[in-house]
Parts: sequence; C-alpha cells; structure tokens
Amino acid sequence: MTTENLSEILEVRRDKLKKLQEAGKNPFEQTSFDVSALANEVEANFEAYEEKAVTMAGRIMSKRGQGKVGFYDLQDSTGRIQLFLKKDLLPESYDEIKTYDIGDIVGVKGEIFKTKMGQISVRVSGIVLLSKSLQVLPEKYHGLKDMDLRYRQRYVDLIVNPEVKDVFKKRSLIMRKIREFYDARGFLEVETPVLSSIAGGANARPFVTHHNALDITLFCRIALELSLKRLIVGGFDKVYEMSRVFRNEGMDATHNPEFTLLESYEAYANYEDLMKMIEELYSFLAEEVNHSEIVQYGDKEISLKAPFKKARMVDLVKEYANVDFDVMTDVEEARAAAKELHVDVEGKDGSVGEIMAEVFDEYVEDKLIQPTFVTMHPVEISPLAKKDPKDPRYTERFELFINGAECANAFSELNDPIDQKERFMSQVQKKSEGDDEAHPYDADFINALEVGLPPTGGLGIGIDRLIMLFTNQHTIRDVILFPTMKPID
RNA sequence: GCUCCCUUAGCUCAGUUGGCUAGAGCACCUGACUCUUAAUCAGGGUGCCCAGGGUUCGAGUCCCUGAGGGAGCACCA
Repeated sequence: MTTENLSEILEVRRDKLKKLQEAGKNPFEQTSFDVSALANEVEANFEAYEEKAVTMAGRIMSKRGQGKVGFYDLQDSTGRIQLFLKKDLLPESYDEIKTYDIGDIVGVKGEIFKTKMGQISVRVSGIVLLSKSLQVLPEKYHGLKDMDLRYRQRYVDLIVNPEVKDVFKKRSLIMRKIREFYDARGFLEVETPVLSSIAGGANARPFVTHHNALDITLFCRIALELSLKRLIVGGFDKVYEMSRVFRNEGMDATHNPEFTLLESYEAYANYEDLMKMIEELYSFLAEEVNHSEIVQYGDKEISLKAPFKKARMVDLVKEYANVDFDVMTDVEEARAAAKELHVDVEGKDGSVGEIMAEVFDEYVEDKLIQPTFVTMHPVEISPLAKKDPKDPRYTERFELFINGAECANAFSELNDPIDQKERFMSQVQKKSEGDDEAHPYDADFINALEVGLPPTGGLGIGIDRLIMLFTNQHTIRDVILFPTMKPID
C-alpha cells in the first residue's frame, strides 16, 4: 500500500480491512455468492416469501440499533430490504458485524418476516462480507448534490440517488422499444463504421484521429446517413442504426460531444410517409413507456397524440415574424428584412433561404411547444434532400419540433447524382471560404448514387433528447451515464 | 469563446463590517442499548477553507491570476 495522506475517516476503514485480512478474512477473496431473492420481489410478494429461507446480497446503506440487535438496510439492484441482526442468531459473528460499514457489500441468508413495527426484513442467520468499502458514501438524507461529483463519480450518484437509476432504466426501455418498433416494420438493424476518412451526412466539425498502420487521418462519424444510404443502394430496402456519433462542438444542456443518433432509411417512401411513421413511433413510445399520450415536461404538458401539426417553414416565419420570404427573389431584400427583425445575417453568404432559416431560428423555434412538423426547408441548408418538384427553392424535408427543440429531421433523399454532385461542390466552395462545418465532398457516395438509389425516405432522431422528453430531464448530462467532463489537472 | 455565479470536514451546508483555537447536521470513533427505521443517549472535530500570488498587524472573508463546475449568450441541431 502506498503512503497516501488520508484523512482519519478513511484511515479507519483501511485499519478495519487490515484487521480482517490479518484474521484470514480478506473480503476481496470472495468470488461469488448465490442470490435467491431480490428486494423489490420480496416486498411485492411478501406473503409468498414469509418465513421462507432466502439468500440476498447488496450494499449496506444504513445502520440502526447496535446493542445486541441491529437493523441494517441492504440495497440491491432492485431496491432495499432491512436486515434484522440478532446476537442470539449470530453468536459467532455479531461483534464483527458491528464493525461493518455503510457501503460494504454483504451476502446474507435468513428468513423473510415482518418486525413488530411491520417492516419487511430478513432475519439473518448468516452473513458474509463480500467486499469492503474504503470510501465514505454521501449523506443518507441529502444524497449527493454536487453536479460535478455526480457526473465524475456516477457510480456514487447511482448508489445514493435512486431516481437516477430510474432514468437510465427508462433509457434502456426506450431504446428497446424503438428497436421493437423498427423490427416489427421489417427494418434491419445494421452497424456502419465509426471511423472513416470522410465525415459527412451533417454539417458539423468532426473529431480527428490518426491510424498508425495506415498512417492516415481518420474522422469519427458525425452522422450515419451516407453509410446507410449506401446500404439502400445495395438492396437493403429498410435499414436503421441507433448508435453513437461525435461532434466537436460546444457543450450545453442539449449538446454532448458524443450522443446517440437513430437514423432509418426506407426505399420507396417519401417524407410524408416518414411523418406518419414518426407520429406512430412517438405514440408507441408514449404508450409503452409512459402509458399516456401526455408527457409532463417541467411545467408544460405535451400531447403526443397524432396527427401532429404541420406547417411550411416559410409560413411559420410569416406567422411569427410577419415577413413573407415566399415572395422574395432578391437576396438584398431578404437581408434588409432580417436586419429589420434584428436577426444577425452579417457574414452569412446570401441566399433568401438561408436568411429565412436564420429568422426561423430566432423567431419561431422556441415557440413550437406542441409537436410540430416544420416542412419545406430551403435547398441551401439541405444538401442531401430532394427538391420539391413544384418549387425547387424548397426541399421535401421536415423537422419535428417539440418543446422548442428539434427532435427529428427527415427528408426525401436526394438520389440524383448530378444534383448531389453540384450540391457537394457548393459545400466545398463554402468550406474553402472558411465554413469548417460545410459538408465534405464524398466521391464514393456520388458513385453509389450513380449505381442507383431508389426513391428513399430517411430520418434522424437524437435519442438523448427524446429520452430527456420522456424522462422529464432538463439537461442531456442527466440522460447520459458518463457525460463528457473536463479532466481535473 | 464571452458574461455572471459557485468551490469551507467523506456528504449537505453556515461562517457578520477582515479579529483570537474554523462551525452545524449526517457519517465516523469510544461507550450504553435484544424490534429499530432521518433510532436514541453520553463523550470525541477528524479540515491543504479549490490553487497560486497580493493588500494587511491579521485573510475562509478584500484584490489579481489560474483550475473545475453551474446558468446564460455566442457557436451549434
């Protein structure tokens, strides 16, 4: 053991461990323990368990009594149960048991019963220390509040703040249900590369890394899009992937550098089919996860009842900002309109569509509380979407907004290789003008489109934000087990 | 990247206009207690006041710089 400078409270624990080890009872030598019952099952089915012998294991969370009878709370993966420890029943080990600390992991055998006060308990006839805790757990009453510590030591957070565990159980359930939804519709779940030499499919700065053997730069993916569309070209007509992507950008309550993205692609479907599918997905999740069409989010009630509201972006801008970009053909006119609205478009290169999108962000986005499909995005900000045949300024695209935040993005996929090539070129132009989030040119993707992509509808959903909505959490860090943190030192 | 706020015991927090040896509850240690449950009773503070400078007779407190975190803004979906 190193000569650490430990506070007295920690020294005490190490001394206890040392004494156990000297007595030949090293708690870290235990390799297994047979568990026959879980805390919440016993609580839910007390009559069935009453006076039955059980073995249980978990962490000591509190201690009461101590004379010749003690009450310890044991916490296992499902909940807590009280241990009833009586010297008469444990004549050999009672004095040693008294030295066990909050945080220690023990295995017990005994029978289930109710104390005089009616508390369901295990009348312990045997106990073994399975692991000694050398750290002190946070206080039982206030728990662990310090956000920094909660994220850095999530394991402690999970031990002492049980509601945190519930969020992540629900996260798991939601992801399982999403897979169930897609599987039932005949979609194939696939895995595509995280590392590639071109990070495309979205406008974002990628993380850069290096492959030693090949001596090449590789990027962590920022989207799943281009790989999945290649699979549609290859003849998988319905594919989805729900996995991690990485974007080298700022962090805040709704952005973590790595997050989970769901994308799905369906051949022979267009963006209107996708709206229907997203409505069905949200309804399905609301039912399966929360058993209600109404989601309570903070002080807002959000109805996930289909159909969702639909509106063209240009119409929403007209409604909320009182400017009709639909009739504008001149960039300067659009720029002047934006200036009037105090929307900063300086430095943005000009197109009516881009300026309208800026105004949309400023004036409309946070007003869309109830689920709203915003449709017909300008072609300039949608380099992978098919143009609306009736009005080529816009695309067959929509974003779903809930509670003022983008929850899904979908479009009829651009499958014209000539058009795609032109749009890539215009992105390359932007990149050369200093926009380091412009989409890179992907020659092989053009080749794939030349081979032939059927008419396809594709959608993306940020899973972490979806989970925030369904679990009523207000920062993305609370739905990610280990959010990105700056290292100390 | 910018602005504001936070950082004191293992945890949750007090700490006055700068003043003597740094405070509470939980946890912990010693002792009592054979049905407790925020157990109780008696005794005991166990501390790099985030770090480094500075002002001062004297700094947890005031000033500067830095670190980490939070909120907002910017950027971003």
